[in-house]
Amino acid sequence: MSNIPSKYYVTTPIYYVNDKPHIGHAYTTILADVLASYHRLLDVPTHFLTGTDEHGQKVQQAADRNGITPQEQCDQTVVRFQELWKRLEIANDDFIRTTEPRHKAVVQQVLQELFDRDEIYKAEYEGWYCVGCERFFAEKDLDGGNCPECGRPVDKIIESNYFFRMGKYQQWLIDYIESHPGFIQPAFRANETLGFLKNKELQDLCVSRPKARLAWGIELPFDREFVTYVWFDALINYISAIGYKADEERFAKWWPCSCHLIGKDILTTHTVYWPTMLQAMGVAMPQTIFAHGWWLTGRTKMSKSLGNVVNPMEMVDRYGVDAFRYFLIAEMTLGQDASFTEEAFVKRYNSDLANDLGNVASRVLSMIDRYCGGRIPARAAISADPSDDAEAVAWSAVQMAAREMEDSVPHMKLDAGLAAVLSAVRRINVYLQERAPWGLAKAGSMAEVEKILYTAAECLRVCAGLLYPVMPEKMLALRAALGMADAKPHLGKLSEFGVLVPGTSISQPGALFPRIEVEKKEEPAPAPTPEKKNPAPKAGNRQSAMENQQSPEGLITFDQVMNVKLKTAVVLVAERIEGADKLLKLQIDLGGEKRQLVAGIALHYKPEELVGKTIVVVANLKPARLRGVESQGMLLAASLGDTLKLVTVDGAIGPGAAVK
RNA sequence: GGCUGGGUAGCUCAGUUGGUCAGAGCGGCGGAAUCAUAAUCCGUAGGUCGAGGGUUCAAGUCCCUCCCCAGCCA
Repeated sequence: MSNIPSKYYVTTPIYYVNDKPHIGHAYTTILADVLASYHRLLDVPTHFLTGTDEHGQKVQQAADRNGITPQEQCDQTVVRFQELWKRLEIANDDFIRTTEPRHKAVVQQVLQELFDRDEIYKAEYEGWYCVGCERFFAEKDLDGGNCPECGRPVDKIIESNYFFRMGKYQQWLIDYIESHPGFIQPAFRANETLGFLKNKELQDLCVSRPKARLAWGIELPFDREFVTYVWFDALINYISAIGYKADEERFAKWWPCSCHLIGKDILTTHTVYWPTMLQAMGVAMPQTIFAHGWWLTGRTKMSKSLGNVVNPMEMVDRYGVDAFRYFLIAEMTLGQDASFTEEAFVKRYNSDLANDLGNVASRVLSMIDRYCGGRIPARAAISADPSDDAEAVAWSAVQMAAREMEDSVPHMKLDAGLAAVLSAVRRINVYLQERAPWGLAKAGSMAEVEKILYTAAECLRVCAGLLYPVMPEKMLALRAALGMADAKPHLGKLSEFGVLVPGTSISQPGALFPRIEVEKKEEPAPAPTPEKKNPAPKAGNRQSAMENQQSPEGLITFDQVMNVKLKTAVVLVAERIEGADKLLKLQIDLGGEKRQLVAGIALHYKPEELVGKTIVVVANLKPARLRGVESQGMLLAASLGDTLKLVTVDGAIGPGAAVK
């Protein structure tokens, strides 16, 4: 409870519209969302801003290529971000586009004021210009005559431009950073900034581009021949979006910003340009500029041995948004780089979400169902002293996790906070094991059973609340299963025991996080030759390995049967696949999870016959591509000669039911 | 080359101001249990805390040197 702020304003960088959204964008935005959500959980007034940067050369070039106006180009591409944020359950309060009038007007006012006060001046400038990077470089910075950033050739340009007197703030900025630890985080990033501020002279910043060279930008109010340099334009979004120069009351409510989240690649613009700009404007500094690390994917040394070159965004489709968010937040120590591999993802998913959290939820709910008639049992009394009994121990463990989670937020240690919550989840499992309500039920001690299950349910309720900012959808589902009618958790309620109302009906949501079955490890590879591009086990190898395990009679073990996960699914959509006369493409509901199957049944079933049918599918089959269409599983059908009939179930049962 | 941060159990890493700090999770192994998603629980794994030197009654924890890695800068 130590340092709850009176308000919280968090931003992501505005993303360049022409970029294709990738894990870096997703991570920053999810992180901001989680931080915002935790503050809302604490009842702190919260404002979460993201948006897009829409001016600049590349937009113009793309528009020219497509034969449309730059604005049309932006309008078309901005949706890629907006839709992704929707998909990732991002609850931003505002989305600013730099082409919006509310932004442009503010940029122009700022420019005019700075110009009037001689903070901006006109000068002739000679330099080497890189079209790709839209940047000037001094002669000495060139890399063999080419752009030091991208290596492409540069052009020598002499032109007039407008400059912001950034250089005169050099000493001020050094002093400010040194006297405000925490202004730039992590601390070593502050050192990096200080490093070059102290070692070289800070130049003035060119804030204009002649229209002759680049027309797509915000026109300088005092010279119509120029547009504004994109960074100068872009940074101002942080204040234009909250009413600077337009709605001073609103601006005062949110500024100064609590936290500008950025990637480490844009440290300089945010720790040098932006603070000096604000200082020149006479606007207060943001509290924190936090630079996080990068997600390393693809050809890193970690992944080559397992061939885990996956597109992280595919994990969203395959395993769900909440699990994806959880992984990103739990796996990255803020500030450091982190590595994304499917192996790590699956490991963490299975151990934390499936085995610990999902399983304990399943245990508690099913026991309440079985032993308490599906209703929250009588409210147990609980001792405040952990040394008293197992109930108090479990509850205090959960409360400790709540405090650690809360404490991790201002310190930007969400990974540690999540670890604390998961530790509490494991503690619930221990508690159940210790008290063994199933044994007490057999002995007829129903009062004890109720006390245990009520306590466990309360503990679970708190954990669900603590994890809600990271996994909003699944945790809401868990709360609903516990019979909690109110949608969103509040921290005040989380520290209170006895919130669940006895007698409330609970529900069985099914597996919250279905376990991801991983293929059994192969025996040491027969040929330790250098890894091929795709070292995934060949189907043939796997089959022979299977056969080796079989008994001479061709019998298989129970374990081998259990390796195949069969589930019911409902067909949502069925359609033919172009150029394939036997294949149908099906969209199925696997119980809270949508998947696409390709099935060779087109000769036997018309697409429209299939919609709505409940079928049985192998849920843990490695995805494959048939005719270029991905198939995430396989349906079962019986066939004899020319006859083929789908396997279905005898009566109504929902999708996602285990078949065994 | 300079600066900064790191090198701790098979893997990923925690370890405040020097004194139960030699730990957690995952994996491996053994056992228990059966409410649960073959999930859970208990026990166990003998790591010179990068190398060498130093300060101290006491050092992953401070100082020096060296090796290796990463980032920033030149």
